[in-house]
Amino acid sequence: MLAKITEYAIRALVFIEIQNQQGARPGVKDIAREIASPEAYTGKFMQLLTKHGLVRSMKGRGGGFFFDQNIRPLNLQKIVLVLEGEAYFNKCGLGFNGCDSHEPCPIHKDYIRVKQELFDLFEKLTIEGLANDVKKGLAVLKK
Amino acid sequence: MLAKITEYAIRALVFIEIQNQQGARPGVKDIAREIASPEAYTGKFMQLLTKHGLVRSMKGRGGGFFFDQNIRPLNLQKIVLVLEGEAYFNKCGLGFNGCDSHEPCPIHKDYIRVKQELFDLFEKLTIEGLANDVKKGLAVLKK
DNA sequence: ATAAATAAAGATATATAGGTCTTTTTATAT
DNA sequence: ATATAAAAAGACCTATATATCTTTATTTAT
Ligand code: SF4
Ligand code: SF4
Repeated sequence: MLAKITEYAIRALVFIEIQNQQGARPGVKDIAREIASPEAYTGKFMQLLTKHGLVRSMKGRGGGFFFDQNIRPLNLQKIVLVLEGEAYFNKCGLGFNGCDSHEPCPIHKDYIRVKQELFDLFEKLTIEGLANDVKKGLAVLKK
Repeated sequence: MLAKITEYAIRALVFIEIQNQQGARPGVKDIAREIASPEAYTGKFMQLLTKHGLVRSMKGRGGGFFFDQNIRPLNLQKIVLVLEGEAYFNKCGLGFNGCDSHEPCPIHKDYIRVKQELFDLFEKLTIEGLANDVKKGLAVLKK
């Protein structure tokens, strides 16, 4: 449903949000530990998130990751778009090329509805909101 | 959303259903042409479908693929289960190992709902039904 | 029986996703 | 200024999904 890298990214960003609220800027090591992701790989995908402006980073002693305030609200849609490409929301169903409703694939009618709900959901869910759930103990970042 | 092989499989089976209803047993070549899939690869995944009992085959002159009547109704759930594994329906959200609602990941609450709808949809959609849509011109198998 | 048609099997190739390791650059505390 | 801590960059490695090609086994028409 979501690529592994996207799963990691969401959890990482939620953790950063929580830490930021407490005035801390977690580094790659902290993140990897907290979300149970491979450390080296964590560096790689954090680099990607930074390059795409989803989060910011500071090198050097005392550095780490943090949010630029003007990216808010940071919803999952933005993250999925960067990591999975817009094909995730456009291309669907049976994988035709030029998908339109004029010559739909056999599953179009019902499928498009579920797809739309997922789209709406990813728009509604924000890193800030998810972080709140975790802080309130309603959700966890690793198992 | 669905692996490419699953997309191919669904379209192939819908085509076979239509042909069967007209008393024909299409072969790999016909299928590949009709659903716009690579011919050699089509042989491979048809082999897989046959091995898992989703469809039957006859070798030799006049052979081809056809349905055993006692697999009906053949819904998409069965197909997805074979090709993507049951993880497709179980494992979800942020990819935790032991997923339960006691210690949910941050997106659990809303995500599980969409997931369930998809599950229900795949149960409702059958090869027979989809074939009907195609026959009525409400859907097409390739573009 | 033989030839033709066809799926099955298996070996191989290619692309993409996922992951690791090493080196370089940058920032800051001292 | 220097040492240290941290992210960035880039070269690799590995596994999986996707795809192709060649050969073999099976069925049926003749
Ligand atoms: S569901 Fe609709 S948009 Fe998606 S592949 Fe099928 S026809 Fe195209
Ligand atoms: S949505 Fe629920 S079941 Fe799915 S990964 Fe999150 S906690 Fe687990």
